[in-house]
Amino acid sequence: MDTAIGARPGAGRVTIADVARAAGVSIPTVSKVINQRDGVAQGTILRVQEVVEQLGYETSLVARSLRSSRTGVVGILVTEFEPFSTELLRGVSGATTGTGYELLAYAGLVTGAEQKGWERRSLSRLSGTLIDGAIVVTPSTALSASSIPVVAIDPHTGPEGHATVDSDNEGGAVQAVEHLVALGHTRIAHLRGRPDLASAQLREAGYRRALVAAGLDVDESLVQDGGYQEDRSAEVALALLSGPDRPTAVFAANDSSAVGVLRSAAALGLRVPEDLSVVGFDDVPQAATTTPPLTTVAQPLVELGSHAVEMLLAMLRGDQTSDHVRLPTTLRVRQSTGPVPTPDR
Amino acid sequence: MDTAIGARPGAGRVTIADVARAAGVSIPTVSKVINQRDGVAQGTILRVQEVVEQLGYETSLVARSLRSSRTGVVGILVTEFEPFSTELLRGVSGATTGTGYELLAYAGLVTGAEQKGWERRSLSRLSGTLIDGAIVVTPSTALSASSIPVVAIDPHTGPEGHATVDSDNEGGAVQAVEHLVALGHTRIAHLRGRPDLASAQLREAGYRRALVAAGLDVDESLVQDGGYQEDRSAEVALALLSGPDRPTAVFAANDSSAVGVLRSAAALGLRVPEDLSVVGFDDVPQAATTTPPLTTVAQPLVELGSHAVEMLLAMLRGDQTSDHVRLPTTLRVRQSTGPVPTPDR
DNA sequence: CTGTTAGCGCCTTCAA
DNA sequence: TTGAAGGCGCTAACAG
Repeated sequence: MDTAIGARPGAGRVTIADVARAAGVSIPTVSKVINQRDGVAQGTILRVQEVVEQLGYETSLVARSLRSSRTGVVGILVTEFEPFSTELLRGVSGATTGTGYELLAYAGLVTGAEQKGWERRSLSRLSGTLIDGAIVVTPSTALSASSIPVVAIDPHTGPEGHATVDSDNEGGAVQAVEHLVALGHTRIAHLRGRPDLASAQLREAGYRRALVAAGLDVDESLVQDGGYQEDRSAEVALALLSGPDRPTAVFAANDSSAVGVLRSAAALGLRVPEDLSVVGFDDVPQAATTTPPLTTVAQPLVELGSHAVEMLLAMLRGDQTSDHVRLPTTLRVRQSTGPVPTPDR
Repeated sequence: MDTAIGARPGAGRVTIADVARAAGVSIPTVSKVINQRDGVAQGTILRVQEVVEQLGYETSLVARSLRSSRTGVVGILVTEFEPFSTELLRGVSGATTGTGYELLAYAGLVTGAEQKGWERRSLSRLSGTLIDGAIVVTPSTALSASSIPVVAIDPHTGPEGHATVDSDNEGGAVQAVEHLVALGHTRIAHLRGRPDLASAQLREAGYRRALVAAGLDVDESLVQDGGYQEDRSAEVALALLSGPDRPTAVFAANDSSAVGVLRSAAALGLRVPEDLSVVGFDDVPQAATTTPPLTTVAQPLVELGSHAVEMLLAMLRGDQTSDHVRLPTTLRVRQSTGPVPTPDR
């Protein structure tokens, strides 16, 4: 089925050279046909196209990238694929469909100490070449001097040198705490998120603001670090809930942390919400599958992703675009929160 | 088009040549230091490393890929990022973490007619160069002669030329239908999935087998195509449920289809589960967030992804590995199914 | 209209 | 121990 000439069965990729040889033309001619540039005879075009079809040739993204600056691919960079980033991914995917761009999601998958600066590394690895623009999720540092347009979702704290998409973190936190206060809770703990992210700081600020507004003191011993991580939060919660004067409610900085709290509560024999109320943040789909289903502050994750794409595409077109978008949050009351328990004694 | 202004050379990527110049050595020397090959003086190594650090140099994935065959990146290819593929992605991500590989998820984002063969195209674009191995999700065709190791999740029907991971589709379908039969349903419709996928065929086979086993006839008018798609399924369901002798239960080939059915049922004023029972397949996290929460056949999606990675990594190591893994499915009963309604008349 | 020449950024001989 | 030369697959300028 292959023309006898270069196409050994089982050999690697078919390259543009294979096509050129089989079609009896030069390599640049094939390139022109493929990229639909004019200056090629109709007959040649047809012959080349036929060979391309027959050999199943497809241009190498890599080689093309190296040569020409535009690739028609946008990238989204994440540390790993977990519920938060995959929800964003859905939004990004939906908004990119039909734009002519393809989508490349890249996970550095680094752990521990190397984590810091992962996005700069990944961006360097891919930019200038593979992707035309990038969306970076929860960057651990500001990515000011990048060679390609960049939009950050849930950005780093500090000065922003680039476009940014986030949601009303502080307002969401206030809603969460007000909800708990309305249920009669006064000892409300907070598990902080990643300290380098603006979202975590704003959620803590909202927590404090709502407590003060309700005339409650902030007990600093009830404010602990969960790092947005389930395991870490579970550990911290274990200590927090084993103490003598334990909180009756926990506002976790995200859903993962809340799941950690739920786990520790279960381990300690505390019933949720009878003995302990728990509120999360994000409203990842998994929040509805916990036992009990989690009350949480919903971020419009899919919209966050699609807005980021729209901004990025505008930047790629060279259009003017706002460099900051903030979307609203809403409290989603499920079954992990209830009235403050009556004291045991 | 590039923006005319931002493209000044100084602002672009830092290349190996920049490092070499700054360190006062030649390019190959820098290359050796970076790739930790020996044959470089200790002093030179340190100097180069310092410059690398200082300039924030990171080797271009693209350029390296083009030259050397190994990249340390595995790819997962999907048509788009939706709940099914993102759950797999989570599994893939988790299993890849700590292996030293990075993860590249690629979505062709093609629609309509071009869809067919997307994976061959994407694979060609990336393989031989960018990625060392690939996981392909729901391929629309057999990918026999690929130049890199490939594992398919939820494969195409027909002869398999490569490793494959799937779950017990037929058994799951049987469980779903048995559940409905046990509730007293006799008019059970089925919305088929993508006809090119083995999973869809097996789910239909299971549906038919369970009906026959229960002594029920298969009413062919109740078997319709949903294509695994929500919108398509909603349309079909609308017709199906508007008819005179409508089914009292629907077994949808996946959760997306089931959501479509739920939508149409709501539009028709049918209560679920009082008037109509609905069962899905997959147990995507979103299945718990529907109204009412969806009874569905759970596939271990995360495990499917992690098994695929393990097989792929084994292949990359050159180890012997089984070329087929099948995982069990379990019925997850939520609130979209109930006893057969008493006739209206 | 077509082919030749030159790289893109990097890595790999091989010679100095 | 270091550097010069060549080439991965492709595309952009030019030359024929």
